[in-house]
Amino acid sequence: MIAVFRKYLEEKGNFTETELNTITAAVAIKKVRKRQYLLQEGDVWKFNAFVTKGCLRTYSVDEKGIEHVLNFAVENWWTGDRESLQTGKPSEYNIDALEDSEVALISREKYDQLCRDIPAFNNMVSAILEKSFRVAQNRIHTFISAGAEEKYLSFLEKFPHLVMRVPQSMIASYLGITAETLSRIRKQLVKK
Amino acid sequence: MIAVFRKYLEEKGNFTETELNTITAAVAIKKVRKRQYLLQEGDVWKFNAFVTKGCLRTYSVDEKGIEHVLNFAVENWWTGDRESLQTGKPSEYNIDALEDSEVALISREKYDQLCRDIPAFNNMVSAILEKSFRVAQNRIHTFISAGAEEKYLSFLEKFPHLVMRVPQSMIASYLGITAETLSRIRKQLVKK
DNA sequence: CGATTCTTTGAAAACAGTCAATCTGTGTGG
DNA sequence: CCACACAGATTGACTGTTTTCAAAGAATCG
Repeated sequence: MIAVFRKYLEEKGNFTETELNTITAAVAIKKVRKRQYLLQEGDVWKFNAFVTKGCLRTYSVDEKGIEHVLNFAVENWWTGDRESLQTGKPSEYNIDALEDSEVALISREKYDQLCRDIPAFNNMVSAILEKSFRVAQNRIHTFISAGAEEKYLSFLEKFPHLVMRVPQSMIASYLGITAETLSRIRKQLVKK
Repeated sequence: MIAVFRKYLEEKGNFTETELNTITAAVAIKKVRKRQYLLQEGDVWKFNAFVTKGCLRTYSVDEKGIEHVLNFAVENWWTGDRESLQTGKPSEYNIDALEDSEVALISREKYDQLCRDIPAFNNMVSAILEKSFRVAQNRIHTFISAGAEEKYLSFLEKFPHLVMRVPQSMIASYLGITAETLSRIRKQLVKK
């Protein structure tokens, strides 16, 4: 499955054969079975994780025991907890697999080293971060401006492939609404 | 007011005197009077803007004419529209000044050049982006997990200086609630 | 199958939004 | 210095949306 990562690199950056080898040599492939944790609340996250197979979610659990899904990650997406990685503090999030999955892990040290040694890698990383930020801003914009139905429609547009793949209740959570509300919204939408 | 920017650079990165001069030479100071636009919807944004004085907001206007505040920016913060800057598409946002303000503008070209020529600048930029992303993620987390009151309290904690500085109605908008609701929440809070 | 997980539905309650009116403080021009 | 205008904040009554809780119905997997 490292091939998936290699292909991603070839598409995203301009790497020489040697560089590609250096980068892929820096990753450790890890299998994460369905329901298994990649990260648990309280642990310190020390990697960058690239998903080569499957689907994972990042979520927190509040005082009432309710789960709040912050992110999904499928093939060719990055995941992890940047907050914990950067600050060295225990994570407030859990990451677990919604399907049998596989991730490519790069330790912080190797990642930094790659950034220093391979300019193209550094550029790629910046571009990814930039994109991630813009995606986050757009998501915030829908939170401040859109109602529940509109948020769902926007989710459908942006992530049609996720709709069939993750439980509705988690999509609801991702949108900041309850599973019941989402169910009702879908019912309304069918009528049209 | 360029001194503010220079001081920021000295604190954030490890620059030589020459580098500092190169960077500060690349910026154009622009005054923006209260109520004046720095960016208008439909225009393409072509800069990175660092606020040296005053306070600005980024907002959109929906079909009903309601304004939605995406961001505030005061001294030592960056602002602009990364989406428009990156894609070259017309911006969906307006940025205007809430007070008489001053910003340091760096064009995309000069910015890229600085990134290429001065590694320390590139590093600083990455760090800022990284931080911005984390802030955005945290904001998303409060949107999916917190009610109106909790969101306001969290705003108070994170931006106590902004509370006295920007109209309540805009804070409400930033939190994704109406001005009336915020007013009632504040009334409730006083009782405690 | 049988067990588990996920979704749907209903009714009541909590929450937030809307609209219109009033109040408050600030600044301006006469 | 006052009166007035204006923007922002507050309040009340009402409407609408979303949550909550509980139960029943699919769907999925071993």
